[in-house]
This record gives sequence, structure tokens and C-alpha cells, in this order.
Amino acid sequence: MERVSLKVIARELGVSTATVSLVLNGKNQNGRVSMDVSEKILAKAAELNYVPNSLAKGLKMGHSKSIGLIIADISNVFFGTLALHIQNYAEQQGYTVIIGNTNEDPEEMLKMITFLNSRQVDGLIITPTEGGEFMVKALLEKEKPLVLVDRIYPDIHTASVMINNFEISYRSTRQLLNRGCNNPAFISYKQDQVHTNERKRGYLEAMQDAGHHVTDKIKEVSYQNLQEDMDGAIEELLQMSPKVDAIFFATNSISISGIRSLLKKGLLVQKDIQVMCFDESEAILLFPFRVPYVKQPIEAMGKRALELLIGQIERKEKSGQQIVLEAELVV
Amino acid sequence: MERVSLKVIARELGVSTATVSLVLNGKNQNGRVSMDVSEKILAKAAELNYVPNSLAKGLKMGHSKSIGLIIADISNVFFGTLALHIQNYAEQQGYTVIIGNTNEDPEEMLKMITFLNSRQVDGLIITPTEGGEFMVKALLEKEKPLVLVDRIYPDIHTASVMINNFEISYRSTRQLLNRGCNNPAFISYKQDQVHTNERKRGYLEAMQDAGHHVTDKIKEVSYQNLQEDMDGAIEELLQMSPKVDAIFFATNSISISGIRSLLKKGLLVQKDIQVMCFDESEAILLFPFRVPYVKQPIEAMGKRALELLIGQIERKEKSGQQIVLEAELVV
DNA sequence: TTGTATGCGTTATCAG
DNA sequence: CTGATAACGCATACAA
Repeated sequence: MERVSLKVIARELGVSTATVSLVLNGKNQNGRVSMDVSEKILAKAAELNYVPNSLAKGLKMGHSKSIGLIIADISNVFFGTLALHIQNYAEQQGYTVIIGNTNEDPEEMLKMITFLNSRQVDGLIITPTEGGEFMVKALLEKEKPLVLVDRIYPDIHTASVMINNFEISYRSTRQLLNRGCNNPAFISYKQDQVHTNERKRGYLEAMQDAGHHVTDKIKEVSYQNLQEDMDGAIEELLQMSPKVDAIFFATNSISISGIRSLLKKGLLVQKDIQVMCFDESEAILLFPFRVPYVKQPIEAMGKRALELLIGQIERKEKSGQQIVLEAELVV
Repeated sequence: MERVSLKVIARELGVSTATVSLVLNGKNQNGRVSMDVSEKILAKAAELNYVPNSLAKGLKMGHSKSIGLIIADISNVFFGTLALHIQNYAEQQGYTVIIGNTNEDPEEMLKMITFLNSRQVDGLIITPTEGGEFMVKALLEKEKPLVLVDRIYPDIHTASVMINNFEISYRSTRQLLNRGCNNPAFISYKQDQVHTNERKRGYLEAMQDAGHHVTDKIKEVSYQNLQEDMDGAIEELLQMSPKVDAIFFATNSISISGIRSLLKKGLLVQKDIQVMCFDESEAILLFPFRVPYVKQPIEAMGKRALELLIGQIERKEKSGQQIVLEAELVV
């Protein structure tokens, strides 16, 4: 089975590859190629089931029509959904998405970046990981099209798409207070990333504005050791006095793990203790009780990130545009 | 910023690209290239941050070191996890995975196949969709490396990885019977695919072996209209007499949807009605009650599928090996 | 021990 | 209106 290339079509028809290429790319404007030849070529291509070789095309054209998506944790529904939307939208625009996973590990992030670069991706969408600053700087210097999503590095200016972490966190905390909780606690990951810090700050300010002092009611858990840390954190919170009567979980994986921990201890969620979650999930929807949560506009995030990226790739926009999308509080 | 290629390294050092290529690929065995030159090249490559262009390499070598993964529904946790494992394992082997989504639509499947072919993937792992037989046949004729996973077409012989659907379904049904249910029903997708049919058959035989006649206790729901169909199906089941006292849900998405439906009706799961699910999920783990489920060996499935595929790609194995893995019943 | 030349499949430039 | 031909970056057979 001979691989069918432009050349074999040209040979079979006794024309040149140039002509074939022209026709097959729809570039036979204003009578560039005669109707007659044109039709024969189209017919032959269909008959032989010609599929262009995008490796060759990419090599020639200097772009691959593909983008790299570097994700912190692809097994997390939030990121999975984000990836899905980016992929769908990219496909519409004629781009392939190659997904890479970092597991929140900067070494993995570096590996993925060089790997994707060797694949000649035209641009990168990244959910950056702690400790990856220098890579992003390097990318910026090379003028690689780049969009950061979900998180950013505070002292590096790049195009990015984020949500209003501070504000939504502030409002969520107020909501807890308003529904009668006196002592809401806050649990997030032990990491120094802008989105995490902003969520923490939102909680803190809301509490302070309501006259609470709360430094001891913020707990941090590690990404690598989530469930265990969570059990410990919750144990500590429950033993405080005055009694903690609500918990605000700062991400979706933390929410799931936290509720699991609560249930293990035999506590009735929304009765013995109120909770507030980040992101919706099957699990939350399935509870027999109603759980308020912060709903991120995931599809919009993916779409805007891709728009930004494609702008940089195709229109050489040097935008360092920082888009902030509004999350919604679902109660 | 000049793109750094073999050529620029060669130029800078005053040697030929051939030599550089040799060294950088570690093919300077038995003194092919002098230590001296070799070291200089390595050093220069590191200094300039050389990254090989895999488009060019692929074009030259006739393979892209990438594989296509065509998935029925990437937003489904089962497939997401499968994709994750395949990707991890592929990365270890030096392969890139390009993921495509079909949404169970054969047209999408065809689009993805030609798309991935144009990307010159070296092989394909597919969860085939109803109506895709002819595409698989075409692939087979072209001798494209190919592995089917999760499902197969009964009358086409290909390499594949499946679970023991019939047996595990039989055992799950028995389990329900053994724990005292008298009238377990069964809900699956309305589709004519081997894996679905086998699960159905497992239920049927288990019921018959226990002396039940059950054709009316099998309900089917559509993929596109899941929740609505589910509500209807469950309504019907609940009105039957004798009373349906258990439901076996044949996939994970069906399980979630089914339980949701039950809860909406105010039924207490595992009290008013027993359930048996397919695949574990956050949701099931979080329930305050224990739900038995069929646990598929997802990681092994991914790994074996990739092994089969790489065997075909690299060792030209023409295996039509059909691997059947054992699922586990978790009670 | 190293360099030259060729070709992978494409597109673009230029000449006819 | 159409055909040669060069070039993209790389690996390799062959020459030196």
C-alpha cells in the first residue's frame, strides 16, 4: 500500500506537484488553474483517499497548527473540564491540542515544556506550578505565544485568564456568616500561589470586616498527602473553642476530601456543620442535602485563554492581557 | 532569536551537520566521532539550548512517535482515567498521545481518524462507537497499528483489551440476589455494543439461573438524553409488581444518573432500594451509605492496550491478540 | 575520523 | 495557465 502523497497524484495525472498543491489548498483563485485540470485533481485525490501529511506541511510552513496544554492535575475534574473545552474550541479553529500533566511538580513542568517545544507547538496554555517562574520568563524571552490560566506569577507579566478569587471568596465567607455561622474556618492547599492566597485573603477580610480574628482558623493541607492532612486539620478545628461551625473549602479536591473526612467522623453536613465548596461536582450534586459552592466559568476560561493564544499566534498580538472572569456563588 | 537547528550548531563549530546529528543521537559508537569533537558538540548543543525538531525528524524517519487515542466521552471519569494512564505510560515510552473525542458519534469518529492520520500518528487506540465498523476495517486493510479498548466489534478481528463483562455482571447480579433482593432490575444504554450486551446477558442468565423471568425488568436509556430517560425508566420500574427492590446500573454515568433519580423521588438508597454500580467515583465514595460496585482495572487496561499497540508499531507484531482483564466486585 | 549529497512531503518563487 | 526547483530540519548511505 503506497503512501499517497501529492507526488503520486501528480504522477498519475501527469501534472506537477505544484499544481496539485495549489488546487488542493483552494488557492486556484482567478483562474490560476484550469477548471479541467482542477477537477481531475480533486477527483483523483478523493479516489486515492489523499490525506495531507501535516508533518511535512508543518516543517515547511514553520508552524504545526497545534498547541500545548500543560495542566497541573488532569485527573481533577476542574482541569479535565477545562481541557475538554479548550480542546473542543481548538478543534473548531483547526488546532490540535497536546495535553501534558505536571502533578504540580516544576520538574515535570520543565520536561513538558521542552517536550512540547520539540513537537513544535505554536503556543502554550499553562496552569503554572509553584517554582516555574524561570521557565515562563524564558518562554517570554523567546516570544513564544503563551497564556497562563487559573493561576499567575505575581511578578511576571503575561497574558492570563483568572477568576476574581478574592472577591468570590469574600462573598462566600459573608454568605456563611449571613446564614448564621459564627465561626467559619478555611482550608486550602499549603502553597504560595496567587489564586490560593487571594482566596485566603478574601476569607480573612470578610472575617475581619465582621469583627472576627481568625488566624488560627485557617488550615493548610498538602497536595501530596491530602486525605491524611485533611483528617488532621479537621480534627484540630473541631476541638477548638468556640466551636467551629462551618468550613470553607478552597478547591474542589479539598472539598471532596473535607466532606469525606467530616462524614468519617460521623458529622452531619449542613446540620452539625455547614460547608462551602469550590466547584461543582457529581458528588455535591448527589448529596441528599444542599451544598453551596463557587461555580467557576470553566468553559469561558478555556475559550478566552484560547482566544488570547490564537491572537498571539496568528495576529502576532503581543497582548499581556489579563482577563478576570467572574465566578458565581450558588447557594 | 534564530531557531537553533543542527545546522547552526554545525556552522558555529565548523563541522558538518552529519557529525552533529551522529553525536546528538548517541550513535558515535566505536570511535565513530572523536572524543574531542563529540564533547564540543554536546557542549554547544547545551549552550544553545538545542531542541530537535520532531516534525523534521518524523518526516525523515517515517514515524512521528505519537499515537492517537480516540475516546467516546472524555468528560466521563472512566475514560478520563483511562486516558491519563495511557498518556503516562506512553510518555515513558517516548510517545506523545493526541486525544480525540467522539461523543459516541460515528461521524466524529471518522473525522478524528482522518485527522489523526494526517498528523501521522504511528498507531491508534480506539473505544469504538456504534456504526464505526467500516472505518476499523479500512484501518485494518491499511495495516495501521490499532488496538480497540473497552469494546469491540464482534465480527471484526482486531487486537483489543476488554474486561470480562459477562462474568462480572453475572456475579454482580448474584450478589444482589444473595443479599436478599428478590426483584433486581437492570438499566443500561440503548445501544448494540458488545460490552453492553454482555453485561445484559450476565444479568439475564444470573436471573434465569435463579428461576426468574425478567425481560420486563431491563430498561434502556439513551446516551443523549440520559437524565430524562432515567427518570422515566425508574418511574416505570417502581410501579411494577412485584416490587423492584434493587437496580443494577450498567455503567458509571448511568449509576450516577440513576442514584440521582432515586434521590429525587425521595427514596433511601440501600434501604428502600438496593443498588449495584459500575465503576467507582467520588460520588459513590462520599455516600453516607455503602454502595457495591464493579471496579474495572483501568490502569491495566490502558497499559496493556499501549503494550499491544507498541508491539505492533515497533516490532511489527501482527497480533490480533484479544486481552480480557478481570474486573473486581467491591461490596 | 569526518564531510557531501540526497530525500522525506510540502509550499513558494520564479520562469515559461 | 503550468512546471521546475529550492527549501524547511533531519538522518543516513556513501565518499573521502
